[in-house]
Amino acid sequence: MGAPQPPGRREAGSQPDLRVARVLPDVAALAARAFDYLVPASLAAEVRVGSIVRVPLHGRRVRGWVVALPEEAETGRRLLPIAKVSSVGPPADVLALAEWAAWRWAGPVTRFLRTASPPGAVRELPPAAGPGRGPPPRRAAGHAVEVVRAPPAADPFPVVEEAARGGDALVLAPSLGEAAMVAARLRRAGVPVAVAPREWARAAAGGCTVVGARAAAWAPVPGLAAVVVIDEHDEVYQEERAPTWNARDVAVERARRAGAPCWLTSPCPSLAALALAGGGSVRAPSRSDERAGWPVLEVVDRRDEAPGLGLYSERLVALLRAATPEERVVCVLNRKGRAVLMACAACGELARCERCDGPLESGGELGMRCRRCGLAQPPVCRWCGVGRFKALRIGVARVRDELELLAGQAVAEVTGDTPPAGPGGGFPAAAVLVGTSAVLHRAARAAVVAFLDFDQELLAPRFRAGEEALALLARAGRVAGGREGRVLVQTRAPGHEVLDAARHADPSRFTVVEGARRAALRMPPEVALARVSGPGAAGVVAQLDGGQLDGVETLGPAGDRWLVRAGDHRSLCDALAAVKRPGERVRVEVDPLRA
DNA sequence: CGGACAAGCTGA
DNA sequence: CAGCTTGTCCGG
Repeated sequence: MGAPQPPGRREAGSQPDLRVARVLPDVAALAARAFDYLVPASLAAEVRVGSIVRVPLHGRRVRGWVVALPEEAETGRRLLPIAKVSSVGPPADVLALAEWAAWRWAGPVTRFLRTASPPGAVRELPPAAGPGRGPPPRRAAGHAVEVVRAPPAADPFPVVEEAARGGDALVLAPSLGEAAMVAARLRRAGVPVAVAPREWARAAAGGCTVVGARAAAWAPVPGLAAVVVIDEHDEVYQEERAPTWNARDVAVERARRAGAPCWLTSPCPSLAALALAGGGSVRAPSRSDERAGWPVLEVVDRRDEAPGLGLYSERLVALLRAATPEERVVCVLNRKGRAVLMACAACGELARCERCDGPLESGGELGMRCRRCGLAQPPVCRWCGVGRFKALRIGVARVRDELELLAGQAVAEVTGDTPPAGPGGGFPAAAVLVGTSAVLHRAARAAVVAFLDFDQELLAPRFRAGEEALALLARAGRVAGGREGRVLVQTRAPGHEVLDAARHADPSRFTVVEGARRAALRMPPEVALARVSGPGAAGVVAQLDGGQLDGVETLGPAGDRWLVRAGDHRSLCDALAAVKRPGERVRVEVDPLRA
């Protein structure tokens, strides 16, 4: 090509308003490659960094984000014009945060930009909701993150109010329902509020505190003055699919970048949160306040129980018999593994293998698979030909029958399909309920929460089992209403530090022991972990092993999964970012909850 | 991702 | 050899 004259270059005197925009198309296969476009003069006023645009790309129109407004184009080729500005998009600080998250969780930046974008097109922003008080003076470095420990029955709202008093805050709650309640209370207190993602435009306009669930970590908050994450230990803050970003970690980084204080509230602070707060910065309640907010813990040592009693100790039976609709008993039993048996939804016949007659489970290439011989087969009943099956929860169903006999009154099973207790109705009225730990999210209140087999939680083969077990006890404590209620735990490990912590209403009794154990085992938060799996995983691991990276080691494989371990996230994420992704699929989970 | 284009396959 | 499928390449 002769005499290259990049059309993107701005020359003195020639169309000074014809600018260049660098656009990141929302096309996964492009692996976050940005392209330069011309900004037509008619769109110049609307195009900003973050704007959501439609651009021609290879013969079609695709959505994308303006990620920069460079002085001149990167290439000498002829630039195409932006076709349309579809919507106001994430502000520049959120864009930068998305780039950081793409590094931190080894994922495509477009995934984060999608979460950060308004749910529908926003043509222009409404007027600001309030004066926009702007960020307060920065706090001393190193004290930006504070863990606020408050027992299960305590109300975290005062922390939210304290944060919102200092300026426009970002408040995250585990669910949209809880976020809506916090928002309503803030409004009653006279604080302008936007609920994300519904009121994205209102949030972007500024002058209000923004409240939402996980995705609200990406909401626009101009003049961010404080960040609060309620119940930071809750696993719902972490995205299950890769990239496995965690809203708590995003919120902490956001606060750091804004120079704003960040409060992480929890009855049982995660080791990750304690590490983020730098070890020392924990605001703990007085001993008596904390004690008042945890339930009375009763531990039944199953080793002392008469053999043959199974899951039903004398103490449990006594509580069951005393249960009334006002003084409910909620029994929790987490079954091992997944659905036990499948039965035809039409004729009720058990689904059995066409080769060996073994029981079928859902999964496999054709939809169902033999649990005994592994043969894949279609989900069609061999007896009546109907293709619909239901899972028989043999475990809980049988336990329900037996509890009913022992209690001498009706026992209702609560599953994920049971509507939550509340004005909607449909929640069982029985004095005794039984279900998996989902029952703790559905039942509003109970006098007693009984864990029939807590060893499944305490001794689960996962490095975070202890944290999860303590979180369950805290959850139970909330359902039981703190000191008003009691939590019964049947276990063969009554001396476990999780039970010790709950008994003394002092979660540090657990975190101190657990932290030392993690350090000894070289597990998070002492180190940073990632799990790599999928057909291309071996190639990725080979590159990491061959790269002579300081302090990065790979462990495995276990099945088709490897672990990558490094001293901290900087070396882990730098190493992962340097890997060339092979053609085959690779799943990278940074900070896996289960490893 | 999805359009463009080339190479490969098929049948009259 | 037209007309179709399948595979590979690449985007401003």
